[in-house]
Amino acid sequence: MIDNRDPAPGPLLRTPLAPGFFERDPSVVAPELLGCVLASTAGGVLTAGRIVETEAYLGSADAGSHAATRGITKRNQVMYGPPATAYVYFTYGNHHMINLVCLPEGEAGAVLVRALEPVHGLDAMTARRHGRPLRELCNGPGKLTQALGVDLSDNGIALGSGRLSVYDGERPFAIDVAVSGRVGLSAGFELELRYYEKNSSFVSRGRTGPPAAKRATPSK
DNA sequence: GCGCCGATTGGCT
DNA sequence: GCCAATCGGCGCC
Repeated sequence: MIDNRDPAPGPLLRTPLAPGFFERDPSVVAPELLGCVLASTAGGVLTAGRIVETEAYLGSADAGSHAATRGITKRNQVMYGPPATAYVYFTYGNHHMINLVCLPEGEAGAVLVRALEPVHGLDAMTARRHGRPLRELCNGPGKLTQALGVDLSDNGIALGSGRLSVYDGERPFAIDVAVSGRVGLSAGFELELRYYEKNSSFVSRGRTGPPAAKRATPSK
């Protein structure tokens, strides 16, 4: 097995993805992003990881998307903007999620990056993640943004600007791609738009399918 | 203006 | 496996 955790930026950070890569449907882009490398220079430190799990979020036809019914709002406007842009939002009072905007400007769509295999800047990631073990540095959407130092100040940042970049992956090496429902949704969970590297131990743990049944709430 | 709830996580049973 | 934490966005009065 290849050790991707180079002490210095190596071949994995060689070729940035062309903007045209993102100018397509999120359901096409999401599986192709597996094996590519997401890199951040937050805080002047280079941190990067191989993408091992993604989810596609579509436009108004997708009940699980932030672009489902509301139209353009202050939060989701970046989803409607130019492709190859980071859409970062804050949720659950604690966590940031990073999406990569797809489709031409004016059409809403994005790919949520859900998990990375750390490949560079492990010390910085470990410090930001309070000493957690390697496997738990980036195995979830809120964890990887913390490890990469990504927050709301990255919302709307163009990929390749120096702050955030996505590099071509290990192709021609084949990646075993698995598909499932998306994690954590209360609507749109029936769509199979989650893609992950089947053998990777760095994918998130997370609930797919309908929300767990709620106990009856005492009325009064 | 008010209240509910989330594209989650981490700690505890 | 279950559940609290935590706060901005969004729906609705």
